[in-house]
Amino acid sequence: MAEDKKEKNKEAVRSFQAVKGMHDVLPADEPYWEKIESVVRALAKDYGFARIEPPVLEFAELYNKTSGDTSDVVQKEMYTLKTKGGDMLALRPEYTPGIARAYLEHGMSRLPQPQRLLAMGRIFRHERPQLGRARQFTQIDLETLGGVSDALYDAEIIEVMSDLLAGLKIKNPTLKLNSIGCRVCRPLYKKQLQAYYRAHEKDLCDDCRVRIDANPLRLLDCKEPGCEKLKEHAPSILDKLCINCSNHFKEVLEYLDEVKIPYELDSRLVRGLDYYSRTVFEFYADGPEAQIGAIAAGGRYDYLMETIGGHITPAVGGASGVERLIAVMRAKETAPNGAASTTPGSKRVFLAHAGELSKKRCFSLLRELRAKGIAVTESLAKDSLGNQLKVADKEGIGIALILGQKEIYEDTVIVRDLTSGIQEAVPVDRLADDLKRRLAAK
RNA sequence: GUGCCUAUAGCUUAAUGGUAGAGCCUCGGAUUGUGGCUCCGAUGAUACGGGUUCGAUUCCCGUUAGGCACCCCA
Repeated sequence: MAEDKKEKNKEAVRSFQAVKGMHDVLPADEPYWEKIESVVRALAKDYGFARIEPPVLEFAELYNKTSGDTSDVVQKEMYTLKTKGGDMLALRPEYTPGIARAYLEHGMSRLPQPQRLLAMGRIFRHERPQLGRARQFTQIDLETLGGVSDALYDAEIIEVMSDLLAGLKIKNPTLKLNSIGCRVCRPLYKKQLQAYYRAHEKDLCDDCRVRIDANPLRLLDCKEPGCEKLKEHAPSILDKLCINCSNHFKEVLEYLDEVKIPYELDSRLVRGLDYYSRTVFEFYADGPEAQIGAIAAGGRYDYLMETIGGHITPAVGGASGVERLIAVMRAKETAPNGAASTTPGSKRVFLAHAGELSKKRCFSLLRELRAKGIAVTESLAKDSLGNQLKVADKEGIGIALILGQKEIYEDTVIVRDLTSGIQEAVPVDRLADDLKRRLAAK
């Protein structure tokens, strides 16, 4: 019988495992989330990014049209579902198209331009989980939409991302920068690149032979020794930019110099989404944590609105992965202060009863103290006073209150300083003020 | 999506083709109104399914999950 029950429990636990790549955010992670949220909120306020939160589900077609029919994110990694009404929907694999859609749908082009928007929420990609890579994850997304295609805004997005990392004490990140040109210069460059690689096709790896036609820009990203060698003499996009793109990129660099943000030019940097034009960037953590992958990335996408029925609308954006930021913070031990609980133990008091008869009065006293703004916890379900105080000690609480029959008759409460071990009886009507004074001193 | 590696209690781990051992944590106790230290006790594990075997946690296969390298990406 007992055996059967055990088996049943096992069975139940097994069937309710978390879905692959979907992770619980546990109380122990909370300080990191709180820290990130507060830094993001402060930056949004300082730079004037307003919060927008588009839905998690959109028509799948929105992403096909924008992120791209050739991108892995859409082709291989998007969660799609068919509704009972027959609509094809997708769990958002990124923020940008949804925000662009909202911008058009709500006529935000009639508001002062550009619109600076901020979103923070869950993103879904069906890929093989790894460290810093899950199927559900969280992005902080910044978008500057509308106005003119001014390099100032490219630099600003990069600047905010840089501030975000600095605010989280992620020091010396590497910023990689590139420009992938526009409709005018990119096709020309692609042709030159293809021509160059066709001439050396026999020295390429199998993947790269496919890439020549499928995604020539990716040829520059291959790590096979043979292909690596060919890269050295491959034409660089930075030499092939048209005059407008070249000037735009130069200005981005000048703005970054102006605010002293260091960067590395990387003419091999190509982004996996179809809609990018001109500036693209990626931030990597310093040291071994670079393996976690880009911790923030983005670029300009002046043509995106046009593909979903709007006019050409200059826009630039960037996103950062919250779980990756946390992974880096953990690895670098830049842990935020404070324990798992919202209020650290030193700022809380603990109420213990001395004997069953005072439990009920304790329950109402908790309420009275909380109403006066005092954070108070308890372990009233335990019967012995010793065990209750043991809990207080484990939670790192500095002040314990003890209430027994004697105190109820006298209308007092024992206030015990758990650090010094000194205690005194305080009249109930003076209790809240007394505690506030003690807590302020902690 | 491809390849490789891993899987023992909530955590860290030991061991073995013959009944799985510890530390930490949790819970309880050491004159029932006083915590931290100490002592005692309790709970709790071979991820799941199949095969080989008299016998498998150990060997083999599959599944699941995690990690790594690709692909790609935040």
